[in-house]
Amino acid sequence: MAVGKKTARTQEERSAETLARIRQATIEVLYKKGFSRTSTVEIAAVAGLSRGAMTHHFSSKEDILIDAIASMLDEVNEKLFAFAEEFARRGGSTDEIVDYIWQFMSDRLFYVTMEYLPETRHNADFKARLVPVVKRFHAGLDAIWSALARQKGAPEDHTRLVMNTTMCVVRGMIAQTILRDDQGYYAQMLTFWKSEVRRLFPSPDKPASEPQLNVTSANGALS
Amino acid sequence: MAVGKKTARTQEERSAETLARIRQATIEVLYKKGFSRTSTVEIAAVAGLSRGAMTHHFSSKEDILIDAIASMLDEVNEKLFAFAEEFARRGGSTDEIVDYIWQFMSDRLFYVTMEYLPETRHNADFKARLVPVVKRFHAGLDAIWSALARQKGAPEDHTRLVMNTTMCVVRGMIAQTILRDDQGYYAQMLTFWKSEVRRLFPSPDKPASEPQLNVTSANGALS
DNA sequence: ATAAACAAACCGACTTGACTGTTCGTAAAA
DNA sequence: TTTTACGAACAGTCAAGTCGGTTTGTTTAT
Repeated sequence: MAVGKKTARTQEERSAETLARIRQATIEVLYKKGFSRTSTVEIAAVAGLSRGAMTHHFSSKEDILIDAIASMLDEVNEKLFAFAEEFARRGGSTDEIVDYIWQFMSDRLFYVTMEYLPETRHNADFKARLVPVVKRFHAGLDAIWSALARQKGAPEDHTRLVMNTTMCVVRGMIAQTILRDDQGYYAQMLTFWKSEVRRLFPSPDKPASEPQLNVTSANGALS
Repeated sequence: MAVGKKTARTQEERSAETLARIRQATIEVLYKKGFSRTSTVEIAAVAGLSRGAMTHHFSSKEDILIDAIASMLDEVNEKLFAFAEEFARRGGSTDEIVDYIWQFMSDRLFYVTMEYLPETRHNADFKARLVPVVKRFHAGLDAIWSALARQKGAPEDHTRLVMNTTMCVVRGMIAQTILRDDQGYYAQMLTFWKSEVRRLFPSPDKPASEPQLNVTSANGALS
């Protein structure tokens, strides 16, 4: 029976691996099948274990979802912190930030968010357990905004305002992608928004009082 | 000529009234209970009739939803057209438009949208039947954008871009209201955005300090 | 060191409840 | 009467939670 079996894992390892598989499977099912179609049966199938095993680790479906979502957001959070740090050290452009936001939001995050977001409107317990998680996520975002503010020498509150608006623009765009399939539409809007952000964060060496400079740099900007 | 109340209605009247009640109840349940909690049992209860009666008018739950959503969007559409016309005649401000968008989007529309939007990602038939409805809705929006463009003497494509971005900002903000309860946050963002739009539509008599960007030519090569 | 005792991880079946679609039957209008 | 609007009960499905049992890893006594 020990043929091809994995080397003996410790209970803790076994548990951690299984939990990770469940979390990953949950997000995957949530993304691919949607909230109402996310069943514990399917999560178990994707995770490659029995439903009974899941009940050992989680006492309810809601527990599984909360855990998976928290895990997902924390994971993104770590990447955000890493990006912020590297961005500040390197001295990146605002265009880059907008692109980065669009990228990680489009890559599942906001689609998954749109799956569980409505649930929080109708499930007070679910919402209460999610709010602290989301607050941690916002803290991660603020880290980037602060890094940007320091680098550009812009006031923090102004930076936060502009960047939070950027987040909203991206959220709205991604929501629209579901029923409006028009690549050019989003590309154009993203370009427009990047030029707006650029203008709102004028480079110290290149004052933005000259609008032509902005337009020119918009065309020739690195991307 | 049945002018009376419940007495002596014609079949067509009876049917139309019932359909209207079902539509209204569907949107209400969708808004208050959420997509996954929207059952035909509850819709029937709210509409004040039996489930069997609904099956006479609709052959499936999906039919009910599609019909109700289409009805809701068409209703908003009519109001949008009316607003656009009155706005053009009167000569309103861009601030007013932003406020109006925020208002009708916050007032149920986008919350309801967020309920059924994920479903369209996982139900091809549902999506196919919804796309034309949404396109009509977009046409209604374009009517306002055109009215604004004419009034401000701005290019139509530029106007559409800015206003569609406005829609995205508002969508993103409303999505965020679900998990972030911070009235000041949204008020500030809305104020900021209004100032942005104001700047992007300089009054002809009082030119803005910065000419508008030629955004449409800046993104011609995008995918 | 090894085997028994224990605990954790895992599995499969059962129970309950809710929901959709269907199939009748009844009342109102044409 | 015929058609249309409406109602009540039924049947099939499916998902969540529960529970007894099995396997795997850990501890302890000898």
